[in-house]
Amino acid sequence: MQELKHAVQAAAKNLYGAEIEPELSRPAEQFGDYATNAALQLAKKAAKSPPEIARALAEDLQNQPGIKSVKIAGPGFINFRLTDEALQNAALNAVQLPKPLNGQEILVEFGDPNPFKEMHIGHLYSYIVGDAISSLLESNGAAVKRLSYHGDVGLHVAKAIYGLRSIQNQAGAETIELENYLGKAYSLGNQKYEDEPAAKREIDQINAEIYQKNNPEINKLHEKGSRISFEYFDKILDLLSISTDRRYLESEAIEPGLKAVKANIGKVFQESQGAVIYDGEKASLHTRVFITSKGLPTYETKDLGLTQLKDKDFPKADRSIIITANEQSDYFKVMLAALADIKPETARRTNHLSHGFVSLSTGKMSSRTGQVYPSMKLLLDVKEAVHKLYPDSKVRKEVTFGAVKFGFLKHRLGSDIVLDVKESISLEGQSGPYLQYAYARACSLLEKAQDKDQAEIGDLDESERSLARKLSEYPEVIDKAVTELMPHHICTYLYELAQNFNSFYEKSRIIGDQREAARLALVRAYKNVLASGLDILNIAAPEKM
RNA sequence: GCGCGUGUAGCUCAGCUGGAUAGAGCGUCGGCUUGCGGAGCCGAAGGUCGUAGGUUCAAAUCCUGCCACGCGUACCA
Repeated sequence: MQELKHAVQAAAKNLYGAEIEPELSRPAEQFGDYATNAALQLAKKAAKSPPEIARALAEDLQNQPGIKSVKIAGPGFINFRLTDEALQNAALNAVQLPKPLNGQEILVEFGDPNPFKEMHIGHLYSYIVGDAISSLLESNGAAVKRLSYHGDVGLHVAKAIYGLRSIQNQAGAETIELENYLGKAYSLGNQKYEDEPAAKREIDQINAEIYQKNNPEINKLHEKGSRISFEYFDKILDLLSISTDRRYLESEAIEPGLKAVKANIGKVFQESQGAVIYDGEKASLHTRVFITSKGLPTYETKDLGLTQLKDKDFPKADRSIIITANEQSDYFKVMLAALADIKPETARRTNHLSHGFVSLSTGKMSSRTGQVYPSMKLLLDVKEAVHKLYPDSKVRKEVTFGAVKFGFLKHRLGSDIVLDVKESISLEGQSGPYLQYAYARACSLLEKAQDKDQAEIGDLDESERSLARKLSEYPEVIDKAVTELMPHHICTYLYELAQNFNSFYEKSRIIGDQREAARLALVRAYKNVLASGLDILNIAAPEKM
């Protein structure tokens, strides 16, 4: 539809000598297929009334190819109606997405659960969103590397190891299943750290030993705990069909991070009260500690080190996107400001993108006190609900993960989401299973239909036209989602599309009707668009349910 | 205190680079058997878009004040 936009632009220049950037929008269906507010924009410059300008523009634009009618409405909108043929063409080719990101390599970091701690639904959200954004970029031609980063060192690990040791001693067994105890061990260690000075000293000692790797007992617990944590994460990711290309550990980011910070003391960083800090005040940011007064690197330094590792592994990357919860937004501004002083070109291509908190309608969760909703528990809960409703279904797995993923992805990125486990991850209405069901119906229709020669398509009736119009919007929606890095646009669109299709399906007989060929062509296009959209969201599209 | 974010129907949310009567889902109420899958479709009720101002031909959308909530604010991540 670039042609139409340019035509409007040209007409404005012709008639009024004005350079404008006209908006070409999708108005409510009753008004037409496209609309522009160019006349309203021009009113001031041309010193004429909007309707007058609109009339002049409309006359000029009447003979554009593919345009059936141009009408003026309201305060001066110009509404375009496409010919059925043009609309049909757009609908039938909607899945052919342009590839503006061809040749680009993009790094996307997301997920980032820490070993020794529970992987809760906040991590699940991050994984699902990050994966969707990755495949969204891939749909536009980019070569995406999915990355994750995990805190395998630091105080939280020391707390967990302390807790593990106490639990093991209590049980007097070496065969404890760590997977079940890691979360408990962490909250036990955390509580002792707060309450008992002796325990605090011991945990601090463990923390130092983790860095120095000089205590065989600690090393062993650390190695075992890490391994079990990652096996557990893998189990969850496997269920979600999400994979990562490279998993970075905090311990490997220490050295490059410290090196970068130490080399820039006095230039980028200052010493203050025994610590090395970045003075963010000058850029109206927070001041943050990079190396503690005990000489240990903080998260800041390690994250700086991580950027160096990514640079080394992917020297040709065009963009690097880091996705985290929005509690880290201010922190990332400081980290990226420091990076900009050290390696401006890396900072320039790096963006931080944040999503909101996942909270439960039943109350707040906190990993410190052990009040978390584990990812695995959510998956099992939804699985159980699906099982109960559809005990005979052969695609319960697809429905379960479709429900979970869509449940998260339909929200606009950025604000907090409240999860009512009973309702939010729903199986009807605005949900993943609704789309899957609509898809299965289309598949079943196409299976029953005989292959026919491509007959005359002819004029579209009302519901055919409505479906065709919706289908034709697909590339525009993907483009918007990519530009804004907002996968929820796809969810909104696919839902509206499926709704439109279901309505068409109720109204129109397809097989055996005079218009069978034309309708089947639309059903086929619909099936392809739905499959494409669900694929971007990494939601399975079973042909039978 | 300061900074960032959020506030739209009973609940969960779209809409926010200003535009035509504010949209969905859930829940509530009422319909749809013979025609391709009822996990569906059609309809009804339900809104001072937190609040008070401002800018504009036009504000849920932009600006300012206030209120409420969330997050951040030097050695956690």
